Amino acid sequence: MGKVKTRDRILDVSLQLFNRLGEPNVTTLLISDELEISPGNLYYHFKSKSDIVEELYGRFDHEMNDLLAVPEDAEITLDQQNFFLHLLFETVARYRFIYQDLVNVLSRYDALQSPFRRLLKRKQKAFRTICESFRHQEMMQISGEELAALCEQLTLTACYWTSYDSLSHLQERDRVDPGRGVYQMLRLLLPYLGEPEREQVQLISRAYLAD
Amino acid sequence: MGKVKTRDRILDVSLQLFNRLGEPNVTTLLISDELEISPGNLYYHFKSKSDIVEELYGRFDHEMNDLLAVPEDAEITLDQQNFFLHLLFETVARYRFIYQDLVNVLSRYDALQSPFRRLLKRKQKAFRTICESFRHQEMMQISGEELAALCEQLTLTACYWTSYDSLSHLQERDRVDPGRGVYQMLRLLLPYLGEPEREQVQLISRAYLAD
DNA sequence: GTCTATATTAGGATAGAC
DNA sequence: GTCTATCCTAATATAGAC
Repeated sequence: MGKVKTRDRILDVSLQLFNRLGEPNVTTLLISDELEISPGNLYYHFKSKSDIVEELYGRFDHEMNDLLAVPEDAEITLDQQNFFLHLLFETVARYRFIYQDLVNVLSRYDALQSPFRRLLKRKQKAFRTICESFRHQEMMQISGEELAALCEQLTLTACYWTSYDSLSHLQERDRVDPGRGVYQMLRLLLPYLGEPEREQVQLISRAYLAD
Repeated sequence: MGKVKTRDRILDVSLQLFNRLGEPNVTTLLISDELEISPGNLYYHFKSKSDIVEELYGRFDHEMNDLLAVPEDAEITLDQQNFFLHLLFETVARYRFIYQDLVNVLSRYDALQSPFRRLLKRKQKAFRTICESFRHQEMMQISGEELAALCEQLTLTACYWTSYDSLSHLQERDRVDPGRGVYQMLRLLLPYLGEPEREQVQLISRAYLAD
């Protein structure tokens, strides 16, 4: 019933435009045009463009940190991990503007630098925790050396897959399918899984390819 | 003896600045300042900033295409592949500004769009050729499904590793060590190699970690 | 080939009326 | 809260002298 507040509409539309066109290509004028409000009005709600970017980043950071709260000593199941990966890629896709022009965004919005690095470390840590849980449950055979490289690879893929994938599938730029990213992640784990789990993950991963 | 032409100095310095600061953050004024020439002089040699970017991209494209001319039906040795990877990462690092803000660079310099996509396809094809050669020589056991995912992963890593790595090691941003990238690529191949080769690649890869 | 000075524009942001 | 009008600045690019 209650109509959406202008402030929130600004954030929503900005996010869509940032993702579709790249943040540096989106001017405050374009945002207000798209909303059919005046630029002055936009500046009534946000004192600068960086305020919009930083608030959007804040939401991303918050969602990701919730997601990455992986319990340290839990026995993580394959299904849980799957669900986790799905949410992860869905979230990254929804805020993909951050990764699409990462160096530029981080350099122009100084305030994002350290939160971003902290998040990266947390992501890496989450993957390590998951793999170690698998190892502990004897679902995974992996040496320390292999584990380190695998976690780097998982983190790299979590960050950049969405951008990479949209290079090939540039049609319909608004909807991004997280499935292909999850598939790629499962493929990375596969060689280190024990026999029964390998079969299971292979089946799950194929289902992701289907859509 | 003959002193370096201004035109070439402009290209060299632009490349350094683009890599260090990100292309969008480098103005024509900054380039001319760094060279201690006037902005007017810069515009005598290049009619626009995009001319500089496009000529640099042209060089990158040329070098990469030379590198990717992998013979179709050759028996590729591990050493050859190693050398190839090393050159690949060295070249990408030297032109890393392209990947650091990929969406922005491709959208602002339209002329780069299709060459870039063509190059991406060629890269992917080169990895496929190499892996198939390994398979043919029975150095590698891999299914079609695994091969497809592996080549995607190799291509992704070839594109983004350098950017990813510089997020962790932001110190001394001018020299980028290609070794860690090569290491990561070898780690991706490792699970699919046969027993004798696996041992060999493991040794090679460890040597890369050392420096 | 190189300079200085300047034109042109575009984007971020503010002032003040309604 | 929203508008119109306008300012400010920084970046690309040009003109014309040397």
